[in-house]
Amino acid sequence: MDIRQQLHAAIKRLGADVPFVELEVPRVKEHGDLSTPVAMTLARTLKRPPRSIAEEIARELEQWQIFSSIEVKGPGFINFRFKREYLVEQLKEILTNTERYLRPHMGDGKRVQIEFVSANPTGPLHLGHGRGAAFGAALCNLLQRAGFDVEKEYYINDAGRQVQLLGESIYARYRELLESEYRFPEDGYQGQYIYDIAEELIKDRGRTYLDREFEEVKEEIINYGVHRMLREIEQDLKAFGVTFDRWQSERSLYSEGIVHSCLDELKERDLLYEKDGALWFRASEFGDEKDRVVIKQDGTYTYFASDIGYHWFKLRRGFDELINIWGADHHGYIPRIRAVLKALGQPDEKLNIILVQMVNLLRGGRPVQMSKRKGEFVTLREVIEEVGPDITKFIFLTRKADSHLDFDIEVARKESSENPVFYVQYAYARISSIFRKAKERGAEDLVIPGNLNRLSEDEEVELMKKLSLYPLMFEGAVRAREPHRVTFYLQELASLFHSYYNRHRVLTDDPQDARARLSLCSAIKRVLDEGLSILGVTAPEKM
RNA sequence: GCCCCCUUAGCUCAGUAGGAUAGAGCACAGGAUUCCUAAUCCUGGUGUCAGAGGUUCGAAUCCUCUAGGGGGCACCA
Repeated sequence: MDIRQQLHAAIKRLGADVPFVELEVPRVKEHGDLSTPVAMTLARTLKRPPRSIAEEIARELEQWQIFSSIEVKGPGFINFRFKREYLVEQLKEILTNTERYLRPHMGDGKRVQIEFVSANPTGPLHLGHGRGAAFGAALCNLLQRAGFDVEKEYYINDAGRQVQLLGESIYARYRELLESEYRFPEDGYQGQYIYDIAEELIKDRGRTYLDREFEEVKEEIINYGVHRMLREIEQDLKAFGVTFDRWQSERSLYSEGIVHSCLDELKERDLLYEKDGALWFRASEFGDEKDRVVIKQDGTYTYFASDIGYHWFKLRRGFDELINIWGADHHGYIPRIRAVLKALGQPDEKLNIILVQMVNLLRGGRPVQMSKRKGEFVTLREVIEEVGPDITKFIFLTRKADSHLDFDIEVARKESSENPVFYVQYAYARISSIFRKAKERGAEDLVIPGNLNRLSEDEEVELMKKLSLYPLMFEGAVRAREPHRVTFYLQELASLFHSYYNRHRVLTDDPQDARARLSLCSAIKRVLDEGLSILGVTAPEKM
């Protein structure tokens, strides 16, 4: 938003330096359309009373003709009110330069890698993964629109004990199905899906594994299970509308020598040492609470070793920023991963770890009991099938990532006003319907941007203001990496539209008015469409 | 035991980089449709921002302590 730039310039002319000009929409109408407390921030460094600074800034901006008033109020707020002509100009911009207007460039082509979901290929995705998926995908959409070069990656934990257990579990069920009774591994995966995989295995490979011990065939069975699980995970994500650019296998980090090269480099830099027959990383020198084992006494690698290698590999691929979206239960790993990047000489800001909180699944207000170990859990697929992807995503994105979320299936599936998705989608469908009607009446030419100056009803002015604030909201969401701001904005915009719709007719008898109003609707429609597409939610022409 | 996150209206949550008089939705009550979709709109009222200190021109927001809820501690993954 160039108001910020103008303020920046004005402040510079005062001889002050300011890193960021805060702009906010005042809660109270009397405080104008837009406001900045920047003079108060400057008061400290300039050692001058904030009100006099504010007045000076206000004077600087008066030459710029877009405000109907600039007032200095309270301890030193500068409050702006837009001229209607300016709002009309903005509206015209949305209609003629839609993309440039709605997608302000902030990224400068900076390369960002976003790693998310990354669920172990040992079971189906559950609802918590769905939240991570919805969030990650929305964040990607957001950053892409801001001009970042984004890569979406799924990290596959296909090495180590968990997939070993998957293999053992499948093998056990395989024998059980063919011979009855077979000892099941203690921490094995007990879900029904393991039986399903075992049955497929029987169908595909017959009884060939019966006369061989697990150790002999484990490679094959693990591979079979992992591939099978990954296929399912990918399908579930696709059904949810989430796709990835890359699937990075943990195992290939070893087979391609990435972990080795990385450890070599760390060794050269004296960041590793041997103790008690194990190899340690000096994490404690870089902010972690203690050093961490990389290679165990028995010569095998820890999970942390692959993680180091993975992040090292990401850096080598030349990204400017790495975003890791993790379940909140992983927060304990943050210091050690940060330690790795610090040890490799990377600035702190390069790695951005976003925690997505757990989802509490409810049904009719009562919690649904789940246990991954016992294999009792509600899968993402089940929820998508029962509730639908749009609703599910939208609900996930009505909260910021780092807050607990109650997801009530019963409430979510209701087609009622308890469900905010419909509210926004309905606004879109209503506008679409108006355009259909306009066409029916042979008034297609009405869609040509008409004399927008006719837009002078209170509701129209409010709508234009809201539309003109989209870029400000967008920039905030991008900067904070918070897609949920888009969700809230859309609800507010939809609300203004519904009010407008109920009070005024768009297709009035006066063709000039109708034309102007259709133009306004067209802009609203575009913004709704844009916002919904960031969230990954469809914009229906009809409901 | 140690560490991290959360606590805002009856419920679910926003609160934008410390800013002005604390905001939605739901629920509850009443009303609106000769006309573009009533999945809509309009009118009603709520707060010890968990509690106590502190930082400052100014705190829901930052710091310390306390309470409650969740999560995490490994040569597991």
